[in-house]
Order: sequence, then C-alpha cells, then structure tokens
Amino acid sequence: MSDDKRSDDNRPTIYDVARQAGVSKSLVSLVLRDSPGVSEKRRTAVLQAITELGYQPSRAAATLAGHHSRSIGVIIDDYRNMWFVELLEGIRHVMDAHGYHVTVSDQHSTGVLRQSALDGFLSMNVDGIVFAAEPGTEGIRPVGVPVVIAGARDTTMVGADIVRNDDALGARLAVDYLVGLGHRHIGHLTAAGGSAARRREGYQEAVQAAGLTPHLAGLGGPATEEGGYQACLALLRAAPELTAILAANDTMAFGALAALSEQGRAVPTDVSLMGYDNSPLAASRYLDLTTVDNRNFDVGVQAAETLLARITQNDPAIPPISIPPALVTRSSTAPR
Amino acid sequence: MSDDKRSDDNRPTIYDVARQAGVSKSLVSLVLRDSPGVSEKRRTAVLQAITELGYQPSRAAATLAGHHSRSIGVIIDDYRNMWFVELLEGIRHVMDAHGYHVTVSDQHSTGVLRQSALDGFLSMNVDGIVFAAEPGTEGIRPVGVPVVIAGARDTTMVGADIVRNDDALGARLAVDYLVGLGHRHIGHLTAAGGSAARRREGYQEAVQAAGLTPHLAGLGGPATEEGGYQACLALLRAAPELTAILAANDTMAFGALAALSEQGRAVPTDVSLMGYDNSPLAASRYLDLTTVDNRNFDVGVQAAETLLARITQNDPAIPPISIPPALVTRSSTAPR
DNA sequence: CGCTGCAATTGGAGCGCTCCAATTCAGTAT
DNA sequence: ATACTGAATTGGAGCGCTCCAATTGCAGCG
Repeated sequence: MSDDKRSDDNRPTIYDVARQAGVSKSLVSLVLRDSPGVSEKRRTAVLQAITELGYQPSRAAATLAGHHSRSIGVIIDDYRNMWFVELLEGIRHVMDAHGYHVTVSDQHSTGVLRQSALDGFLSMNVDGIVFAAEPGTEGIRPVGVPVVIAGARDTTMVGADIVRNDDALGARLAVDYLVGLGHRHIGHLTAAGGSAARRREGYQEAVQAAGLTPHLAGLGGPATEEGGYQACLALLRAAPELTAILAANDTMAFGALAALSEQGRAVPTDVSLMGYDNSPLAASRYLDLTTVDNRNFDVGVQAAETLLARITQNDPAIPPISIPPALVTRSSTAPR
Repeated sequence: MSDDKRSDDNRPTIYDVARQAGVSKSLVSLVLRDSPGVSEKRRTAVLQAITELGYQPSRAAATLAGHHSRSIGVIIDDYRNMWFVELLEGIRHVMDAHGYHVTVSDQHSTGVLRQSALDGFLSMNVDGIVFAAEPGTEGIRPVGVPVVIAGARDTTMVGADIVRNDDALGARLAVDYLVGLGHRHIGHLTAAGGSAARRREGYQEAVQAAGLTPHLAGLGGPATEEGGYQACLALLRAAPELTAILAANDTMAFGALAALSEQGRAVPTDVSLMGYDNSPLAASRYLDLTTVDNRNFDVGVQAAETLLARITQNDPAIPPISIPPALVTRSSTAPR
C-alpha cells in the first residue's frame, strides 16, 4: 500500500486503475470507451478498480489524445429568454443517449480575452455547435466543426445546417384562429429581430388573405415586456377599433396586458390577446394566454440529430428542416 | 532547431505560431499566458503570427500540461428558475477580470454515464465550483477542488465556503413593512426547500414580534406558480380576514394573484401582496409587485472572490458571508 | 502436436501544451 | 578586453489519455 505511486493530492490516473486491476492501461482505456472485444472478466475487474479508487477520467487528456471531446456547445442569447429551455432539453435528449456532453454558453460570456462564445467553444475542442441565438455584431463565420442553426433565426452561415420553426406559419395560424372567432380588426405587436420579422410576415399574409387591414406597432422596438407595453399603447391610439391583438411573443403580450388594463379594455371581453412561444408565462393561471407553441423540444431533437449526422458520418445531404408550430388556445381570446 | 512539427490541414498549433514568429514554442506559451519578462518586440511578433494564422489555443492541452484549467463551474437547479441569472452575472463580473472561464450546468445534465453535474465538472478539471442549487438526493461530498455554496440554500459541505443571502432577514423586512402599513392579519405562502424554510422562519419571528398571529399555507408544497395558487386558496379559506399576504417567492405570488382574483379580492385594495426575489416578473408593469431583492449580483461577486481566494492562495480564513437583502416597494401593497 | 486464425491484450508514440532548468543575450563594472 | 550580472529565451520532459501496430492466448484443424 505504501509503495503506491499515487499521492493523496493527486487524482488517480488510468495507470493506477490498470495496476489495481492487474491489466494494462490500454485495456482500461478500452473499457472506458466501452469498446467491444474486452472479456467480461477483465471488464468487471477494471470497473471494480475504478470504483475502488474513485477514478475520474480526465476529459482534457482524452480530448487531447483522441482529437475529439465528445461534447457539443449550445450558444444562446441570454438566460433570461427562456425559449431555449425546451430546445436544450430536446438536444440533451438525443445527445445524452449518444454519450455526448452538452455545454451551454450565452453570447455575453466573453472573457477577458474578448473571446466570443464561438471561439470559447472552439478552444474547448467541441465536436459541434448548435447556434440558437440572434447572430451578434460579428456574425458567424465558417469554423472547423459542424454547426447547426436552431430556431427561428435569420442566421445563415456557409456550411451550416438549419433547423427552424416556421414562424410565418405560426403567425398565420394565429390570425386565422382570430378571424375564425369573428374578429375583423386585428392588430400586431412586432419588434426588431429575425423571428419577429418572420412572424410579422405571417401576420400580414394572413390578414391580407382574409381581406382585412393590417395594423402594426413596435417596428424596430425591443421584444420585451416594456416593448410590448409601448407598442400596444401606440396601437390602441392609432386604431381604437381593434378587437384582437397578436403579440410577437408572450413577453410582449404580458406588457400589452398592462397597457390594455390601463386603457380600461378588458381581456378577452373587449379585446382578444394572443402571445407566441407558449412560455411558462402564457401557461400561467393568471394570464392564461392563447399562444403558439413552436415545439422547441422537437427542434432540439432535430438539431441534435442533424449535428450528430455531421459529426459521425461524412454525409452532406441534409435538407433544411422546418418544425410546424401548434396553436394553444386558452382564455385570453374569445369570439367577437 | 527541432522545433518544426507541422500541421497542414489541422488547426495551427503553438509550433506553427512559433515558426511564423521566428521564436521558440516556449516563448509563444509565455505570451499566451501573458507573463512578464517578454520583450515588446517578440510579444508583438507572436501576437501578429497568432492573428495571421488564426491560431486558437487548445484548452485541453493547456489543462493537461498546466494542471489547472482556468475555469470554474456553476451548478444551478434549473434554467427555469431565473434567480441564478444575476448571481451568474456577479460571478462573471469577477471571473472575467481574472481570465477565468465560467461554465454553467444544471443538476439534470447527467449524461449517459449517470454522471452528476459535480462529476462532470471534476472530469473537466475545473479549478473550482460554485454550488447554487438545492442539493440533490446524493448530497454533495467533499471533492478535490474548492467549492463555494452560494444563495439561500440549506446545503453544507465539509470544507466548502458559504455565501448566502439572509432570507430570514428579508422576510422580517417584508413583514415589518406590512405591519408599518397598518396590516394586522398577515398570511404567508410557503413551500418545501431550504430558502422557503428560512423565509418562513423570518416571517414567523417578525409576526410574533409584532404580537400578531401567523397564518401559513403551502408547507411542503412546490415553490411554483401552481403551488402559490393552491396555497393561497387554502390560506384564504382558513383565514378570510387576511389583508396582507407574503409569498415565499415572486412566482408563488404570481399564482396567488390568480387565486385572489378568482376569489374577487382586489390587489392592493382588499389585500396587499408581496413576493420575494425581485425577479423580472415582479418588476413587470402588469404585476408591479412589492418584493425583496436578495442582491444576487453581490452574492455572485462575493462567491467568486471567495472561490478565487481559495484557488490562488492557501489561506483558509474565510468567514461565512451574508449579503443583506433590500426591500423593493411597488404598487401591490397599500396601507390598510 | 505443431499450425493457422482470430480474439484479447499490450507497449509505444504521440496529442498540444506548461513548467523548469539550462542557455544565450545584453548591459555594466572591472 | 574580461568577468559578472540579471533578463530574455530556449529545449526537454512530461501531463493522462487514445490510437495503432505488435504481441500473446487459445480455440479448432490437419
């Protein structure tokens, strides 16, 4: 025992495990990456040695030696925009099953080296990246690993695959639903940004298809609660006859709720209000907002599978995938 | 002279940079870790070579060779509990300045190897960990790196430092404020979990100190919107005379709002409602909730500085730190 | 009973860095 | 010039793994 090479401050290595199990370090490595062709006897011996020593493989060493890290990075905008949560769960659902580690980074995690999230992941040797954010000022450039762009973002990048949710379709779904309820004066709260733009397009198409006049507010503004409040105020001022409003997202609808109540308009009695995203906010009892669900879990699953295909195969034939959204009706909308 | 390894199709290495700049790989390494004692001439030459080649240092190699990764891990409960966001910003504020990378992981990120977040970070060779979650079923055990427990959590761990926010004080602040407003019947919506327990204690102390009777609901229930709704319903049934309610957090207050409006009680006219956390929810125009701010940014700053002290020095004299909370008054509360 | 063939094991050579002891360089004093 | 110094720079030895070619073990076969 006392001639054990391993000192107490140092973590055990693959050699320690090998010695303990009476095998070579190579065999231990094979067991760790559970490759076939290891006899059951040795495998259990190694596994036992691992638990006895409390051995933790070093990801750094494995990455350096193996030229891949079995991990992928997910880049999001901001932890406050919770739409990524389901996306992430979808990604993990797939990646966990394949033994990949998923790490998340927001766009702002630029350290002292002014390193972008992208560069951060690259220097961590990730095997692939899911880009689920609005592209920063720098844009995103081709990098050495596969990239999948997920979500309703306007991003494009040479060689990157795309899995998007069909925002235009979702907005059309919403407007059609409102029209079906008998509304003839339907306004839209929009904002700056790619997904807001696509939702706006869907709104306009559907409104025109129904022979109605579009009413817009918030163009170029922030897609926040405050943005929704201000846009709603402007919309109400410009078009008091509105009986239904579709917000570019749930958060803006939340802001609109404040404006509406301030103006003495009851929801849904006076005006029907719709959000978009089916966030926890929309699902809450107090708001109970009719909204559109982008099915981000499914987007995540598709994104992960696409990325995996790029990583493991060399098969470039992956068409852009679009996940159809679903309408979620609740009590913030009512027949005219 | 034997410094010419080459990598044509692969990413450039430190050797490529060295050759390009006409120096040795060691000098490049010195520049990368900007250590003193490098002449300005060589430094700029190396820096230029780095940009020319688009060189990205390999974190894996640096970690393996250097015995430390210049990165720390932050473990959170769930991306849906947004209280960690400010905490994280505080941590980053400090860590960025020291060139440390911070990665976030939620408790559920156990991959196929049933690896806990803690183990995940350990195998990534992090230099330290901030634990900002309720301890899982497994609890947290001593590990080989410094750990700081941040936030109002009941966690303890041998050798770990603690930076907490004083939940009991915050609840007392809230009750005292309500009492000052003239309320004599003040109820509390509580839940399972460490921080809820401490807030409950503070509530009870303050209520008793004011000579009032405590009214509790939600014991052992979830600290969610639904939990707040159910607890509020129960509270109203048990004690209809209440004119003020303090929820264990903003989300529960959000649920309580639904219960209150369902029961025809106006806020703040009939009952004053307070949340806790000063989350974006409380700050919204539509809710405009009086609440308690735990100053999690400051908690993050302290946690990071404590961790840094443990990592860089060997100075064990760090007392537990407690960040005092602050009352945030808004329009959901009114004089009796 | 040696021989083939395949499965199970093993040692060695790196992966791209950091750290350290050794070396070179330049500046000053002799 | 020469010796002496401290600062700047360098090569070599790993860090803990993976990968690969080489080796061993052990069936079944002539």
